[in-house]
Amino acid sequence: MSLPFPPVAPGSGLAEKCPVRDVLDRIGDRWSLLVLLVLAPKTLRFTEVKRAIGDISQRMLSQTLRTLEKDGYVTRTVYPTVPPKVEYCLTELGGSLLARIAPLVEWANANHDQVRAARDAYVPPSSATPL
Amino acid sequence: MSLPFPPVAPGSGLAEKCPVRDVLDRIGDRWSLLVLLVLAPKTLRFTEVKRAIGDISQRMLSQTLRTLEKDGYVTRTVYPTVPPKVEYCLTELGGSLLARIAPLVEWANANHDQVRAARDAYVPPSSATPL
DNA sequence: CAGCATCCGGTTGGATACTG
DNA sequence: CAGTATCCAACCGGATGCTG
Repeated sequence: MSLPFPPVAPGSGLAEKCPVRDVLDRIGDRWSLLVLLVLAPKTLRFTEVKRAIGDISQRMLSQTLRTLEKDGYVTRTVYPTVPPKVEYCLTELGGSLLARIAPLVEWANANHDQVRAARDAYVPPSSATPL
Repeated sequence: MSLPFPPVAPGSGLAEKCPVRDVLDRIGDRWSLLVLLVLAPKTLRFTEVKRAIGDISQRMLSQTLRTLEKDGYVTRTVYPTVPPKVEYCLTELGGSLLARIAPLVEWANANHDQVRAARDAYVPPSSATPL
């Protein structure tokens, strides 16, 4: 087994201030990554993002976009027209984050079958070897 | 703005069968990534993993390791000794996944400050410009 | 040592209804 | 169109106590 990794901070309680955790806690929710992905090709309006994802509720999209904006991953531009028009666009920060996630996405696409196979093949420990 | 990304699957309802989501749903929880990280350098016993992380409960560690094992990211080896001894080790699949996460970890470490700064500088929309 | 079972509070996120 | 507010169910995860 290779160990493609620098040592994690030694000692105890590394979860709290760990930057990866802080980033992943946001990106790792149900929708953030997906929103970043659909925004990657081009700037989109609220409804366009919603349509692109399909099964996200208005509430969660709004909330997710707000958080992404807050963390500096997307910009929110309001045009004072009627009806209102709001555009969301990846920032450089968001783009650079997404670039690091790209390999992960490719990996997931390539290895998803293997993971699913592992899940299917899995037998829980101590089945008590019944009959 | 650059767009360092292939287009996401068009149409609707892409969340369900999206491999990235399926992978991230596991890795994105509170502990999975951390466990993978501490296992990266070397095989560890249950208690060693627990100590390495510090503030994970026995319940969550057990549960997390089980899921990681089920997905094929770690192996679980039981030595029929007394007291019992169980070792956890990254599989190749887990190692390759971790390799794709490495850039993300580095990014997080490098840009954490910027994200935090963005959060602090953020002002919610329509503050109603009070006084 | 390495867990599992139970309880139980906080958070996540969906459905719905309403607003500028 | 682009949200906000409210309600509510499901799930996550911590604390504790008990086993082989």
